[in-house]
Amino acid sequence: MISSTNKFEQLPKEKQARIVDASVVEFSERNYETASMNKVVERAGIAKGSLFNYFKTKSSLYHYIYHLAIGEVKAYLRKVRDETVDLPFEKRLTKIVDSGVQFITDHPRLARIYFRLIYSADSPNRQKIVTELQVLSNDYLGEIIQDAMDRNELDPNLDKGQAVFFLDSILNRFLKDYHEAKSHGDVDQFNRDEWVKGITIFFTKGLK
Amino acid sequence: MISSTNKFEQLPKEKQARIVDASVVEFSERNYETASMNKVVERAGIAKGSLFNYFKTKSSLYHYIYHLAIGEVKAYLRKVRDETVDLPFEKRLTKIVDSGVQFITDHPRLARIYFRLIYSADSPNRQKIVTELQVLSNDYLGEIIQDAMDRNELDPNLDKGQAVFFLDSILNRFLKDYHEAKSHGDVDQFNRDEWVKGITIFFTKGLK
DNA sequence: TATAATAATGACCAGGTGGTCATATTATGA
DNA sequence: TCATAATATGACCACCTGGTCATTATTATA
Repeated sequence: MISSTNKFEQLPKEKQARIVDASVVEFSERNYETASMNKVVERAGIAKGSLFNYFKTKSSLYHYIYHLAIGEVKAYLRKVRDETVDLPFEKRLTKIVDSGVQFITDHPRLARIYFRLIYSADSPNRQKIVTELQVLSNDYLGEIIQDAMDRNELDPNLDKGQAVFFLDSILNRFLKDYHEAKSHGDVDQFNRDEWVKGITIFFTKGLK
Repeated sequence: MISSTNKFEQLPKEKQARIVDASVVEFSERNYETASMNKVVERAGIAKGSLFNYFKTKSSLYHYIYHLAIGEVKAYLRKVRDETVDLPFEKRLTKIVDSGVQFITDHPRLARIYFRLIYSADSPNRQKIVTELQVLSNDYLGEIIQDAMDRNELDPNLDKGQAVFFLDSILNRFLKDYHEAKSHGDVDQFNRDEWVKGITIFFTKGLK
């Protein structure tokens, strides 16, 4: 079966990039329903008919773009997971938070799309996507926590599901607030190192 | 100065209620930008011109409605705070979570408006509102935590700001997930008592 | 170069939006 | 009862939306 992005992927890379960039800007600045295809074509410098030739619907363009964002997030997570397998839980957690901060710095717009997806309720297929991300997060943090339990760095009798939930809540909230502060220019209200330290201490002392 | 809701408040209570109900439904089901004034008047059974006579703009109607939601939330929080001043931190926390769950059960639509406000980025004056709520939460949870520190139930050397942040993150996330699960009908995935217990244990053992 | 195939274009469509305002209805008071 | 003031009404406005498609421009083939 031919995907709706097939025609798009035949395009010259430069044109693809223009369209992706324009879409990322639009979907990061407005939510799904208010994001405008007219604005996308305007910014990308192509005709409206062309865009609807590459992507049959607004929904399919959005699908393509948020997959891109999630893919990028996943890459960061995988990288930091693999680079820290041998570190103790505390150090590992620090690196994970750092990596999140780094992602936000490197890809603020993708981060915004990601947070929109998680926290707002208006994207198409929202429930399916959120469930997917939940599973991803569970697997990812679950692995980190399991490792720590195996090494007796965390109480081996922990309710792993709950521990993952707590960790996920705090990490996501911290990164979201950090992202928001950063995009409003007052990033200094977060002394990053202090917070990273605080989070790790909270969890190590807290669950031990 | 005469507020834009002045004319509205002169109306017969019954008519006010119809308009408030219709607005609450609309703003709970759609986000600010996609909520429709046409739908509101239709549901309330009044003419469009009338609604714009009572509220000069969509934004001022929204303002009125979310203040209502926040007011209700505050009332619940105040109540549980005052009723639990003498209880130990653990019991107190349990009651707070319970009260949140109760609010969601009693006012699911107001809860939705509240969560929309916190988690989505598209309401007018969003930044101001969110800052206000942040302050509210800081005062509220800050007081609870300070009490516990004073009684040596929590480590008196805690960074209170961080402790509040952690607590706020987890409480909000739990209630949001609970609310979502409930409105999708699969509330049973949350064994409420178990979670309430888990959260309190996590914090008491964690911060002590 | 002539022809066929492919890709790009933007005027156009139906349907929605927040908001307005001349007109119709109702309430008030003498 | 009649005149005046207050309120309710919905047709209407300009503007925007996602999406379409006949026409035009470009490219590939011969």
